This record gives sequence, C-alpha cells and structure tokens, in this order.
Amino acid sequence: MATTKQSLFPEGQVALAAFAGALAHPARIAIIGLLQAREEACCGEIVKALPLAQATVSQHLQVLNRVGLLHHRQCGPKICYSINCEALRSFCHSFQCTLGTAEEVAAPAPHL
Amino acid sequence: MATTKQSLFPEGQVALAAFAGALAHPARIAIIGLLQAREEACCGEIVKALPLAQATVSQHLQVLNRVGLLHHRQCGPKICYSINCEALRSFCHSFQCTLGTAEEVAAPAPHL
DNA sequence: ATCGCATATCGCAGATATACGATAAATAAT
DNA sequence: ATTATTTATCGTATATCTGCGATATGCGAT
Repeated sequence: MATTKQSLFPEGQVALAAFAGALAHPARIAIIGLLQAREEACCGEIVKALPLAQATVSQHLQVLNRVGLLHHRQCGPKICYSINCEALRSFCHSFQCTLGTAEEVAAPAPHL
Repeated sequence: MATTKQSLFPEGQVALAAFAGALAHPARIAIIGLLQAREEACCGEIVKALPLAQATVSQHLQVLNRVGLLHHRQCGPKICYSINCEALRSFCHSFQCTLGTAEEVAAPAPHL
C-alpha cells in the first residue's frame, strides 16, 4: 500500500524533488554535460555518445524534457536538443535557497 | 533485462546522479529544509513534521545518510540529525560545474 | 506513394523505490 | 530485570524506473 504520498507535500518541494529526479541518472547527467559542451546535439549523436540503445536514450530525453530542462527544434529529419538555460538556472536557484547554500549571492535582486 | 547500466558511466556522473537521487523525493527535501531551519532535530520531531509513518521517515533519513548528507549523534535515548554542510556544499559545487551554472558567480550582473 | 533515415512510443521484464505494520535493538529510569 | 521510549530493520505490497526490441510516426527525397 504505497500510494505515493507526494501530493501531501508543498508544491515547491514537489517541484524541486521532480527536478532532482530528472537528474537522478548518470545518463541524464551525461546528456546535460554533452549539451553543455557542444551547445546543441541531435538524438542520434547523443545515442552514439552513450552506452544505451536509442529507445532508452529517447526516454531519458523525455524525462529531461518533462521538467522543462531542454529545448528542441526540428532540423530537417533530425531533432536538435539544447539546454534550457533559463530553466536550469531557475531550478539551481531554488535549490540554493532550499538547501541553504546561497550565502554570498546575497543580492537577491528583485530590482533589475 | 534492465541490468542497471549505471556502471558504464564515469564515476563522477554516477556520484552526481546518486546525490540528485537522494534529493528526488519531497519528503527528503522537506527534511533538509527542516534541518536547515532548526540546525538539528531528532527522528521523532521529523516524523511529527511529516505526513509519513515513523518507519518511512527513518528510511528517508537513511537515504540521505547513505550519500553523506547527514550528521547524527546519540542524544540520550534519541538520535539528533543535522546537515553535513561540508558534503552539501561540495555536492552543490560539483553540480554547478557539471551543469555549467558556475560562471556568473564572480561576474555581478552583465547589465545590458 | 514509396523509400530511407531519425525519433518517439508501446509492451514487456527485471530492478528499485515507496510506504507501512510489526518487530528488534538500544537507552534511561525504575 | 522490567518498563517505557526512541529509532532501525524486516517483511511485504504496490508503484515507479530502467532498458530494450518492435513498431509507429515524421521528415526529405525520389
């Protein structure tokens, strides 16, 4: 009887956990690193770079996509993925705040 | 046949994924937040603060402990948990590096 | 429309994670 | 030693994740 009590927690905590969950696999960390290194890559290139089958890589891409961490654009017959830096930064910021590791960035700048 | 291909990835990526995995549940995010807010708390207090049974909370504490995120000390009959700030900071740093969000820490606002 | 390629989705199997009651282990006090 | 209290662990049920082959979908060219 493990009826996933996630809904009993504050929305912010659920969102943060979902973000962490999206990064909770080395393949997905690798994908992020790869996209960071070369700005953009199509699915096939990512498949070639990882020790996983195409179907599996596609699934991992969907996981990252579901939390909004990726951008993608049709590029002929291929689909080019890149990182949604905005989302990544915003998530990291929430992280810092919740985890309390945001000391010297103490200019929260609501005034921009 | 999903024999967990995690070992085929670089150690750093596996470690980072494990850290993310430890934070991939709202209950564990809540525990970190709670410990951040009050410096130290025993298991019973955490149980009271969460909508979960004692056994479940204990399990979540073990998950956080396994990746080195917690300190604990016997305190009479209780066990007081606190955050291992060292480990937390170190993990966050690796995160920043891998996720590429560590550049503008020194560059204050590229005011366009 | 058909072909060839690139990617997503389906369906399945095995592995982990989640949740909890029951119980064990440890401590403090009697 | 017994009791009460606190926490960890065990056993179990359900849910979710991982991984892949097979297949469907989408695109560009023929």
